[in-house]
Amino acid sequence: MNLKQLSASLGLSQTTVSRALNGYPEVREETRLRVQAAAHAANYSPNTRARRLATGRAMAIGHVMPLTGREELVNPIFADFIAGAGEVYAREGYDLLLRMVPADGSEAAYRQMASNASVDGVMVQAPTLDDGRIALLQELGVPFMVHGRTAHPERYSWMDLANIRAFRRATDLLLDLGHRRIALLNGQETLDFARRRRTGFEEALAARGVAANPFWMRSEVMTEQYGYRAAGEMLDSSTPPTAFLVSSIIPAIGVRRAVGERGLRTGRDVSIICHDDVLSYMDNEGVTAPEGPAFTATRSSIRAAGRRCAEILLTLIDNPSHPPIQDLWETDLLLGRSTGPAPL
Amino acid sequence: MNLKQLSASLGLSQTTVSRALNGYPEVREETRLRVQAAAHAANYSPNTRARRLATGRAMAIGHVMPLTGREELVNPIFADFIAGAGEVYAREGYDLLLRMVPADGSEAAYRQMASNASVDGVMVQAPTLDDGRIALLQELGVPFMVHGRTAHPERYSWMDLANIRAFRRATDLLLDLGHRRIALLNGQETLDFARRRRTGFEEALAARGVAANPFWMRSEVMTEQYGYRAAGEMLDSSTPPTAFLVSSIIPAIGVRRAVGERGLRTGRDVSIICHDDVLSYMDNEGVTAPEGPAFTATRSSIRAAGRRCAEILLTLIDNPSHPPIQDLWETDLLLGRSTGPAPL
DNA sequence: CCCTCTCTCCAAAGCGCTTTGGGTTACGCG
DNA sequence: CGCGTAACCCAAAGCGCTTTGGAGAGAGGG
Repeated sequence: MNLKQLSASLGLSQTTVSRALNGYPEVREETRLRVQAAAHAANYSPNTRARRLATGRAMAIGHVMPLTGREELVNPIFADFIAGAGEVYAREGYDLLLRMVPADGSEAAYRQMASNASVDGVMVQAPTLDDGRIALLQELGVPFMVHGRTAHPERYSWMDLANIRAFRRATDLLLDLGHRRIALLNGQETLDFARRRRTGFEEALAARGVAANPFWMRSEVMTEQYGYRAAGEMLDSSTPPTAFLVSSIIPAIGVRRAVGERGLRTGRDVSIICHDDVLSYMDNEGVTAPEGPAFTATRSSIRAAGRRCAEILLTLIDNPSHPPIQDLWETDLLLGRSTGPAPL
Repeated sequence: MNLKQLSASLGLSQTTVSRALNGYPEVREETRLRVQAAAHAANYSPNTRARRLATGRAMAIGHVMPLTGREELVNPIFADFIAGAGEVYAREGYDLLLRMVPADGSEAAYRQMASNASVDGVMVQAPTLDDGRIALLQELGVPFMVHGRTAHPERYSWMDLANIRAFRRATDLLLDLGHRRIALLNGQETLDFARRRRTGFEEALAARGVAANPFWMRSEVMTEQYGYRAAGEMLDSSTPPTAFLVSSIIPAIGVRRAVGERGLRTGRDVSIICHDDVLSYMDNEGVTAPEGPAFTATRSSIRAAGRRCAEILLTLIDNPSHPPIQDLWETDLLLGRSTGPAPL
């Protein structure tokens, strides 16, 4: 059933039927009801392809999911981010177009999405310090929203965590507990957020006159294994760290495993603070319980970030001349059972 | 730049330019090269919206991501599955349309995708025993592919693991190691795959005359917390299990945590076998290492499954009268460090 | 030399919707 | 009674592509 048939069956023009269904005022209320009833009865729903061509709007947002590293891993953090964004898109009638690309192919993907007009806007995630995608998208004139920032975050819209403050505060907490040998298991420091977290970490150490030890600082893709291996090596060294600051709950799980296998107790022998993105299946258990969460953590829901980013992007699409929207979120610092005073 | 402008600039008709670019034989090779060069120079790429309307093909596949449970969790397993499928779609020029829906809204989502012709086919994941989506899609006449099966998997295309055999074999291994008190931490048994796994588990026990204890059998959304809590409760009971069979590596991590917190050693005091979907950031570390993987596991890459499902779906789309394609995969049983002889 | 193919290319008709630019009717008002 | 103005509705023109049904020009065959 298409518009033509529907309008013929009603004895009305396509114009009128279209207007009736799309809520335009030029049609009598009585007619509108009649049309709606008929449309419903015939199970009519407009062909999106035709509608998109006619309106010039794709009613779709492009997301690009990079496959990271040699093994082309999929970051589970993206799943929750996308879920948050997807909720907003669904509510507003937009589709989410997802494209998987190898780490080096993302610019091409954005270029293509933009040039063949298959989306109304795109989401940029995990920018590097000097991310080429931003200049590209500005040049192409596509509305876009960045989750995270670059080193020069002036002329575009973004939403980011206050990463420096978050990690500075977390480091301060460890220092307050008496820890001096603190390891940083960071994400890839080509990414801006990781760089900022490191800055926060180093600032806090410097403020107390504690030297940062390069052996205790790592920067890798944030897998469980990474946490396990890195922590294992450090714990087996002659001067093991007494505390770990970890950039995600996933490698933190690996750290906990390494600690446990050595017969040490997390929160007593070794302290761990991680960043908690509030991942769906990796809940930092016991957040509301009296005993507190498993991990002491800087906390901010990646899903909420997805929602917020989507909302901003849709605002920009509706209003292309809107000035950049920039939103900086503070993180919570949650005290859990993974931290304690430094052992003597 | 659109077709009209491009063909005007070349002094050719739109027909010829279109044909030249799409590889039709009715155009002289010399002309084709000239057209391609001009298209490239002008950075022309056809408007997908127009192309889709003209061809009647959406060049897109619909995926529906259900948000499970009260908290609308996002299953990270979907991320890897989608990544696998997305690789294939990208290669074949298809877009991936992703829609997030609350657990009860998925039928509506499929109906809508199909009726407004915004996709050429849809992927169905995690079917229940008697999943209504299948009848719906058959009625709507949309090509679809099911990852998993229902209780009556005759008339449609699917790809699934041999779940009964996998869990039967895993249970046999535990029995061979002398375990008699074996717990099953299963996924939600409204889902077909979970039901089959339970069947495999029960069959193996029955074959050895071991009674299944309902207290040791759970069925829930497969979070880390679930594994932690369930294992904790069981371990604290008067007759704790000596082994756990767990439906995913994520709750298995929770089980390991519960074991560790009680001062017990995984693989010595308590054995764990889990199903390993080979999740990106949750690699069952050490698969190729001499010491073996961390978890003994039934193993099958969910990402490879995504690829396979996508390939089958595209085959069905290209050839609508193709008979159902059904593919059953065996799992590997990987011996790791999480299993050992039952303690006396 | 004429006829028939084959090669190339083109004009125009969709695809199914939205939207522009009227047209008609009914009504209120002077 | 005539005219202006809402209120409704319609025909037709796109949107930018693909595809159908030729048409013109050479080439080859008799």
